[in-house]
Amino acid sequence: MSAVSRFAPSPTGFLHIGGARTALFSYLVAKRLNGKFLLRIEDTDRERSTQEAVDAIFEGMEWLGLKSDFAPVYQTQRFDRYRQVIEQMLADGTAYHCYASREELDAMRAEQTARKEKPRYDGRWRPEAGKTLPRPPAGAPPVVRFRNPVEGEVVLDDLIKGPIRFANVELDDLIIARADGVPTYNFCVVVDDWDMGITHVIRGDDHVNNTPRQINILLALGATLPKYAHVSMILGADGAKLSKRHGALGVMEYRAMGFMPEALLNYLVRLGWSFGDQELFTREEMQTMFDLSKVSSSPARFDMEKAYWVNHQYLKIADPKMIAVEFDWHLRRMGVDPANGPALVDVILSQRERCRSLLEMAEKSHFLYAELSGYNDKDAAKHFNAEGLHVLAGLYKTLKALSNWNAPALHEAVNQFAEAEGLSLGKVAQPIRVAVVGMAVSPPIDQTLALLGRDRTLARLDAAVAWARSRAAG
RNA sequence: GCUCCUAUCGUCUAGAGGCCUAGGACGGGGCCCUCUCAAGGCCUAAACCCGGGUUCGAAUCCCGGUAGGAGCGCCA
Repeated sequence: MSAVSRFAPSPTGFLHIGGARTALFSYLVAKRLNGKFLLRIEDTDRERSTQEAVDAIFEGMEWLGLKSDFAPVYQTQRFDRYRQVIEQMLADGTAYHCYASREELDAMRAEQTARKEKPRYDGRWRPEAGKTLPRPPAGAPPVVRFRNPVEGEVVLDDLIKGPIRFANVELDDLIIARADGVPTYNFCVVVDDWDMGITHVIRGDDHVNNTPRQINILLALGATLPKYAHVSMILGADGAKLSKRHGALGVMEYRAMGFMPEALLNYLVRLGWSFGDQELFTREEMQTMFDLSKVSSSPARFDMEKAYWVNHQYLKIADPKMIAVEFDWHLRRMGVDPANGPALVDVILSQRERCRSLLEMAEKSHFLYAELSGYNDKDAAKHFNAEGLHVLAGLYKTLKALSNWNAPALHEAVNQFAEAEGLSLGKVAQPIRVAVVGMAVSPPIDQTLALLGRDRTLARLDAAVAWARSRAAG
């Protein structure tokens, strides 16, 4: 039997970081076993599910490169199948009708809670040999409950957490179909996993308590049990649970912050998992090395600093052409036309080691694609002094006469100028930087000027001198 | 309240009874390099939740605390 894993989000919001990690783990397990990965949309809650959320999940998954091997499955399209299984269970006696009203159940739970007991269904409509059931009330459609075993225990041999035992007496008869006939979550999951031949159920560990119920239903159905792995959740930097109100970000927001998808994946795979001292993994390495049994069962905090570090490592080593795709996206996003300046790949080569994110890279490269909006006050004050202006004016002439406009030639020209003037390279490079970049930070001056091009460089040198003089005069 | 899960540097982790004087990485501190910012190199501070056992020996096994977390719906 070949492995099939799935990622089964409910479309009530964007793909958040914890979901992305769960999806990644699930994906890696399938790939490692040469199996298939499936995306299933759990949209039985029609109140909360939205098409926007479905789209957002697809968008996130696509950006991360976690492709489903099958067409996505929607639970709302499988109601006929669920009904069929429920009918069968009713016929088999593994499920039964329950006519208890909501009010009745609420009262029951209130009493149990008052007695400091765990609230659970007391089995009042559960058929039992020799037991007389109440007469069904007229006009009140029943729900369907699963007839959970009352004895013995369920042992869940979790791939991450190890064996976990649940006594059946702790479990009650859960509702598998509502009064209106719509099946419930725990039941749909079971039927889906069964029908789709899921061999590995990898999900958040908020589902461990659902698992024994699901196992019992699977057993009642005569299905083969999948293996389970419950992944701990991701906490915020402060150790608190991530929520909409508290720092939970969608995967696409990490794109906006300037992450490479591969880098985010790499950071995520290392959160709770390790392989010796290795920090960086290619997608292929993740697929061959990832091992659920080595995943930590305790929750981990999301550390933005380390995530940026991983991202930086990718920016430094990845194929510039790959980076260019994201870089282009960021430049356009800040209203810059990437065609109005040097080739993206050349800029990436010059900027990659000094940028932790693509957003930072785009910001630091803005000057190459658009006119300067002004000078940094401090930098201008410091470098546009008499000596600086002398340098700018002198360099203007030197560079204007330069026949080859490329980094080596510029390097040579600037060095010679500095030497001739008896100035350190810093005294020469900094005023130029402020003049052409607008601030005192940029790649090496020769590269900066080469990227900027002759016309823009000369124009900015000229403009800086004029600006500084008019300022001094005014 | 009940059931279940978790607990090593600030953070992610290594650690499967002696290899632990607890290792690596991020972040921090310092030095070197240097035209800026970076990058890089070297050095450095920093942890086994507490208490009992078991054992010649425990971060590792057991028990009990404590502290976090999850679940207990005609939500998913």
